[in-house]
Amino acid sequence: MDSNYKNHLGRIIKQQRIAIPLTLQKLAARAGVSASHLGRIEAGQRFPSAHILRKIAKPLGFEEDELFTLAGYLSPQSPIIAETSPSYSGRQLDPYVARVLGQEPVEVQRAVIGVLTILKSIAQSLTKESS
Amino acid sequence: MDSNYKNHLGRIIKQQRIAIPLTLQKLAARAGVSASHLGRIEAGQRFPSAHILRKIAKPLGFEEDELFTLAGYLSPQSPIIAETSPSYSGRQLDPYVARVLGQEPVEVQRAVIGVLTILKSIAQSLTKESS
DNA sequence: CTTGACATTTGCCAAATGGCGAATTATACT
DNA sequence: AGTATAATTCGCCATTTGGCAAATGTCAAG
Repeated sequence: MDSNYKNHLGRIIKQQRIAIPLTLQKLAARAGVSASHLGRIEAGQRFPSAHILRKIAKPLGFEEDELFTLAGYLSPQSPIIAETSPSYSGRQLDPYVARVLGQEPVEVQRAVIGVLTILKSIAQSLTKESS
Repeated sequence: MDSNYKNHLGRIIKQQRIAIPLTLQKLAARAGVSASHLGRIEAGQRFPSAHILRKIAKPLGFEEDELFTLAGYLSPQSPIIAETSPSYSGRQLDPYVARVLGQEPVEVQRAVIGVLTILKSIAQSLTKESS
């Protein structure tokens, strides 16, 4: 049904919920909103109002303003990023990505970028063949 | 009529608008919302959604998060995003990982952590079976 | 296979938001 | 004063949100 074009927020929320891990019901109970509504939000059928967003932020381990930014309610204003090491200017790392990945052990973090590298090389060879 | 109990937000908005000074119509034009709606908001008959709040913030000379806080959507004193908050649950992001990943577009970054999530759930189900 | 205890999704509803256009009110100009 | 013009408020309505309860799905134990 819903091979949703763009549902950033729903996916993010769901991922975060699963990662915790929580069921919809438990999250609903902790946040004080209905599980059915949360389900629809994750599915992209509803868009959470600011009130709902505020309620589910902490149970999901988000800062309120973080979630608001992800929802597009606030514009991403501070250049955030993986500052624990100022030196690496890199472009910009998405704060959400930084946050999720930062919770993993370093080996896992490196493994992840290893996978990324592999995928990129595969993609490259594919475009090569098709030329 | 409008001897409203407490209409914090409406009064603040109106005051700010008058101080600029702007008419409802001009503010409406600049913010891209209807003047009638803004009028009701100032009168406390409607409460602005996050979308509306976001649109009127800058035309009124507010910072977005400032208005959100005034509206009660964000808890006060909430610092903007992660940067300043050292009390981050979990560890920190490996600088190398941050640099490499930071060079990718945000969609790719998110896709990567999506893959991570999938792998984790697979791993979990595997350990479950073998137990 | 069936049962029972969960979780998730769906149907339906009340309440609220927000826009449009008309009515009303305020402001200015002669 | 009277009238033209701009600003605000009101009536109405489409759209959306979010809750409740029932339906459906999932999964382990009997």
